Amino acid sequence: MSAPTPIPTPDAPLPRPTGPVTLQQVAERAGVSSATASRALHGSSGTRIVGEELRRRVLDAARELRYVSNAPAQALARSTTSVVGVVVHDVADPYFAAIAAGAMGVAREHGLLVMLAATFRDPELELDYLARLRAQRARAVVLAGSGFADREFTRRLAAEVDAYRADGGHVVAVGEHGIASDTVRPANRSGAALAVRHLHDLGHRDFGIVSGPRALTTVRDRLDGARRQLRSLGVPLPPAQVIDGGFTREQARVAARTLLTRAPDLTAIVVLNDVMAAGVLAALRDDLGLRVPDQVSVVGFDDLPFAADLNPPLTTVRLPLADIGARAMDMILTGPTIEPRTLDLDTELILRNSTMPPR
Amino acid sequence: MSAPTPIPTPDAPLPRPTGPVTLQQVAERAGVSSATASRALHGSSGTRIVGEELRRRVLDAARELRYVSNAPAQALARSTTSVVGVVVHDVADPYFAAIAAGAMGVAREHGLLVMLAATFRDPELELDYLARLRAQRARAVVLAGSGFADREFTRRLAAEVDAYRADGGHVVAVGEHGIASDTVRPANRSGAALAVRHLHDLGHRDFGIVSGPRALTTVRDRLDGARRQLRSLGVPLPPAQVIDGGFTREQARVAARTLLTRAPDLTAIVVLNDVMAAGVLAALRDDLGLRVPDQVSVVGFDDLPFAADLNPPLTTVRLPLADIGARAMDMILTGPTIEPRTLDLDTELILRNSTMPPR
DNA sequence: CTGTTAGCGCGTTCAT
DNA sequence: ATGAACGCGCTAACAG
Repeated sequence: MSAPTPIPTPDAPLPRPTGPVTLQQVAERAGVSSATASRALHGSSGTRIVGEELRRRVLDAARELRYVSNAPAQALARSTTSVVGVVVHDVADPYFAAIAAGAMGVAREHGLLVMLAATFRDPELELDYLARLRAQRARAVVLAGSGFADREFTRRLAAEVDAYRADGGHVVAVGEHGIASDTVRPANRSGAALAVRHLHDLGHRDFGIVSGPRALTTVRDRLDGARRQLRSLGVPLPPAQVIDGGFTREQARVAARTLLTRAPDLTAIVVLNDVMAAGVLAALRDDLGLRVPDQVSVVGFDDLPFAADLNPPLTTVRLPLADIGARAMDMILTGPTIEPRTLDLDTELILRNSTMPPR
Repeated sequence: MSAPTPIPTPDAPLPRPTGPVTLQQVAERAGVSSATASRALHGSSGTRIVGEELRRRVLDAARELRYVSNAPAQALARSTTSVVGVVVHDVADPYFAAIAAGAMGVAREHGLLVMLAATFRDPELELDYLARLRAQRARAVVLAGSGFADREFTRRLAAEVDAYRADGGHVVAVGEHGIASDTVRPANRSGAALAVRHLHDLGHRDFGIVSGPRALTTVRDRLDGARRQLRSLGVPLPPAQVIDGGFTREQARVAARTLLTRAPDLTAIVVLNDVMAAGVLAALRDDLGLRVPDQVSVVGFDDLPFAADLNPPLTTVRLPLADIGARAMDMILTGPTIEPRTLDLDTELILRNSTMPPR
């Protein structure tokens, strides 16, 4: 600043090797103060308090310079950002892809940028990302992955969430996470019950369940829903007929083989998600030579886009995935309320061709 | 600051209503200057120049206060961030979900946060997001959506990319975008040729193609690859036998019906992606009552996870989707080079059960 | 309506 | 090895 600035050519062409264009440069080019430039570009608070003429000059200068504001600087000054975080287990999983898509749709309607974090089911990573999102001053975060049924982890999660809240952050959870927060709650229990009831109505009395890691609250809820319904129907469910399918197609395929080996008389299988159902169908059809639904009926969960294309088309419990994401984002936008809100999203049984009465 | 501060209790407990904890507060609690606190927490440049004792005190204070640095402030001071952008057409599309997952995997290995933007195939939105990512000072962005074959758009894209580069940004493209940049190039042309050759080897001579919006370079390349191969094989392809399937399952289903109406003698169909192939299979099987592969052979493209579960299992051209994303992110990490680099990723024909010799 | 002046929280010289 | 002081780019008071 003390060095004599080179004589500025009036109406100098675009500055060159200066790195990112700053508001200051836009202001100079427009011949106004940076404050005015700022106001012209962002309308400050309330009314548009910049004169028509100056306003135009600023806008022109900004366009000519291809100016975009420095978001970090803006965030620092305003102490707020327009980014939200969405944390999922795995984007490649259609279940999360659908939720994320729903969330991103409304995010963009409101000019929000989303940071997507995938934990690959590692609780440690979830905590980690939450902290980083807090560091980023993300306005809010959607915890879209399943919760973990683990005391110690839940305690740490709550602590991190509290810290985030103390900083003005807002978190909305999808499903049970053991923390008090706005939450969008898919009807996992009643959905599973729906599946069981359908099969029971068809006449099935010998059930198998392909489950997932018990540590996930989603699994726990669905399993619990199925169990309760079975019990209230007076149908026994031997422990050997509940098997962990690992929440992946391949593991579920193996699990299904094991299940059928242990209980060859099974006539109905409830699979706790569609991804695994694909594996189960493959096992039944290609590994075991069992016809579905003639010999074994199968019901899935989620109604992922490919469910209708499976062989046979899968009867499954539909979850409004995109809605879950969208509603979660809505809750973010309507800001944190005094009391945590809960939105229950219902399931629907989609009848296709993987179920029929037992022989 | 002029008001007499309340007598501070020595070793005061955690400060309460102060909003986010600042480095300054950590420093005070540790009894050091903010400079030292900063160095202790980030090892500054070069050697770790903080004394063991002070270092410990700072780290303890930070932990007790649950301090996380203010990323925007850090970004402003360092004028660099650890966020990268990934722009796709639609996360719910398994093709993009897979690419994004691949990219996110390596991003996290390197401590990068990713901002995911979905354009829903709106070129305008692509430009928009690019500018916003530039504003965010994202280190780099992966343009993962297909390019658009449109002169005017390409010009504007190039301008935006140039501006981003001038700001120190780095862009890597997946596929052809008409801009000079590092690019990961899936073998769309030769992949489509592979599909055609396979069908031709089987004895097919009457082809149909379910294509997509011509404006997408991905479509253009795949279509071109198929056409060339057909031509070099001396097999005619009447214009009526190339139909736009809109890149969605439902539109493709409709398109397939139309196609078969126009050309009932078709024995082989090349579908330019697996999502559409699912629709084509449904049309053939459920709407038209045609058996695949007995009456009509079908080859898809991408080898999405569900391809093996379709009815019948889909023979398709595999693209290493996760790799595409991962390698793109790698290119970001190895920084921009003098000359733009190009990485060609090859396809592979995956034989399943949707093809056989014509009757 | 517009310009001036202070920070926002952090990294980074430059002294010490 | 540590601290003081300045600046990153922008918004928000506060004057005119």
